[in-house]
Amino acid sequence: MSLAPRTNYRHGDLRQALLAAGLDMAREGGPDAVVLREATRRAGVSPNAAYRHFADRTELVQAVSDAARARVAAAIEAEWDAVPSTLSAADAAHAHLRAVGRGYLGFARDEPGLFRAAFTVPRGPEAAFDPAEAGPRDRTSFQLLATALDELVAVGALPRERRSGAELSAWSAVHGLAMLVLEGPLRNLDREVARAAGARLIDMVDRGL
Amino acid sequence: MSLAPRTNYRHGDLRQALLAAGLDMAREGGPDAVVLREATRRAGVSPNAAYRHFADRTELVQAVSDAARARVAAAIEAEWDAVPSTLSAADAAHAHLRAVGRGYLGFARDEPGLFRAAFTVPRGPEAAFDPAEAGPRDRTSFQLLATALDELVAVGALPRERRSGAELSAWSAVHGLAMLVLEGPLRNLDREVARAAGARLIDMVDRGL
DNA sequence: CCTCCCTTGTGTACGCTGTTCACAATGTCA
DNA sequence: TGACATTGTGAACAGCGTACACAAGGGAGG
Repeated sequence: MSLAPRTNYRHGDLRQALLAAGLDMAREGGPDAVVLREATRRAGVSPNAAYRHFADRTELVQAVSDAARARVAAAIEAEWDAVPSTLSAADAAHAHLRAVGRGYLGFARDEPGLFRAAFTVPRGPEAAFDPAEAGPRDRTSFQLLATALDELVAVGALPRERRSGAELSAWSAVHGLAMLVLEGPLRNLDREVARAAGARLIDMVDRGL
Repeated sequence: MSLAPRTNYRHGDLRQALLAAGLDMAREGGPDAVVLREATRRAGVSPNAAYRHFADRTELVQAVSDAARARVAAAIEAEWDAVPSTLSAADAAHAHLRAVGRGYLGFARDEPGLFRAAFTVPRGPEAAFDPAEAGPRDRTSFQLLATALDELVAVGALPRERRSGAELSAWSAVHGLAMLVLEGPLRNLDREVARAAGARLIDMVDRGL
């Protein structure tokens, strides 16, 4: 007689299950909290099974990071879409820039773990256009920011000679605030204070770009 | 007869030795690379000896973080001191603000591992005034930034009503650039490009604050 | 249908980590 | 001198990432 016939040999979509478990762990604890063995445990599978779908722990973490960036893009798109379409082109351009900033900071506030997984995990710069991290309408958060800046140039609100490198400056500002409040020295800054700081910061960017 | 009489029972200053080893490890690999057992190994001591001086691994890492922030403050002071004393008060104020930014970004560029140890390790906000992280003249990098901003207000370059929260905006900007280039999506950005981006960013801050 | 082979799972094992516990050597103070 | 706190050692444990050999199941060619 065969004792204990195996039940679960084919899982169905283990890769997806591991990624989902990884996202859950990252949500509460950031990328360092993604532990491979725990992911397999949650998927009801032996530790080594993971190695059929990810070469490494780091590869799993990178997949989590990609998925997290896709969610950031989605959050930004949501803010973008909330901009009323009745605005003049000039007002719309400013509003879009601010929407990108708000979406970015809002995600950092609401999903700190995923935010850190999204932006503090080693991924090459080529990933800025990788569809794996794009939002619902296939646009990367970086692309959304670039679009807003192009609009600003088009309406004459941003001198063309300052356009180059503007992504980097704008992105740095909001990213810096997010990091300081999330895992930096300003950790646990009061939620409302952080919100006000975000608004003030976006003012600075809009004025100084 | 006593076999193998013990040689090293009193180390002298083990705490300092562990901290130095921790700083070395953080220098190449950031805070995650600080491993307690390795530190004891480098100090020529058994693993558990560390627990006589640090309750935890995290306590060791925090000590490393404090020391790293002290070095950041020193780097900023060096830039500050390089500002020529012949400038007008107004020019000096701007120059000091830019010196703080340059010192911060320069440290991030030259000592990426220590920079991450300095600013991505859980420490309460009260540490912003802790003498353990101050520079040679007992000033925290945060205090140096605040001084520069006060000068800007004094010479009328920064409207008084925008003074509050200005630290946070300015700090966010440079911190964000540093993080994006260090461990963020812009990792390994060309050194010269990063330098130019830093200059452009400081322009934005100076203009938009 | 049978056979071969590739894919995807399991089991065992290794070295590394942080950490706990009991114990030993040393320095200090009565 | 003797008691005591300090600072080191040694053995042990659980948890981690990972390598290796092996087994179950599915698909393709005969």
